[in-house]
Amino acid sequence: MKKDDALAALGALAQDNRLDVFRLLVESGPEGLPAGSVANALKLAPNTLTFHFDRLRQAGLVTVRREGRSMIYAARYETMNALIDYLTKNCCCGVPLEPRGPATASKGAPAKRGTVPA
Amino acid sequence: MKKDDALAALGALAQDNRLDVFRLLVESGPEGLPAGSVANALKLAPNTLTFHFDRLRQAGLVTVRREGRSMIYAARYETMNALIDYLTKNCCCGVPLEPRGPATASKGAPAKRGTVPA
DNA sequence: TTCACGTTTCAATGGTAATCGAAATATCCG
DNA sequence: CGGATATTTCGATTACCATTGAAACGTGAA
Repeated sequence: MKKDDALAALGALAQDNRLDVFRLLVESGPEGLPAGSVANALKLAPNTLTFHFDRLRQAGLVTVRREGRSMIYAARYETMNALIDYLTKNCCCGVPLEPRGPATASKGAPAKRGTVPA
Repeated sequence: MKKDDALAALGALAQDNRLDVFRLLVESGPEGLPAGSVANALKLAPNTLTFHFDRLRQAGLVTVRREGRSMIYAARYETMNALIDYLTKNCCCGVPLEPRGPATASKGAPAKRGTVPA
């Protein structure tokens, strides 16, 4: 996962209602849920929900398929796992990975993996 | 970690410059970096950087201490680990596409996240 | 004290996000 | 076809976000 993808996923999850939506979809399993069920469960206006679904979909966190008159949204675990992987590798425990330009800032010994300062 | 804390951390990381700042601090280890070094490394105006530091600090992702006339910012690995833990437990099925049954990711049983599909 | 340096605060700006009401689209059923 | 259901699109509104320039603050040195 690249940085832009991680940013998109982070941004998509960094919102109260969207995090609720995604968690509900995760709980509901790969089969997903119709938009109406999500709207009902979370008490969200249908148009507002469409807005949030759109953002989740653009971030690759959900998929959608039509089933009759319903739109079935389902969580995409693969993207979530990729995000967690990205955060673990790049933002966690001081593990330097890929260089980000002329970083003149790194001095001294980098933190050891697994050690969490108080 | 509670949902509001996760939202704060997600929101703090869901921004290009802030993600760079945090990654730089993570790489720099527990000792941290003076604000000026970060500003110089990432080519950010000092007041803009203060704004981003503030958001990272409110999310509990960085700490700050004074050292002479410099403010030293350091990553707080503990919060990052808590965020990853939250995402793993609440938003991640871990083992997608099981033969049958809904997700077991709501609460209680922590999902294993060892193998990440591409 | 006076000055320079590093950082923060303040006020203002343009841009985008989240939500709402109303209308439109798509599907199924009679 | 015409009506009912499910969801999306459109337009407008309100609020927050990221950035900027100028000024203020805190600290160390002369």
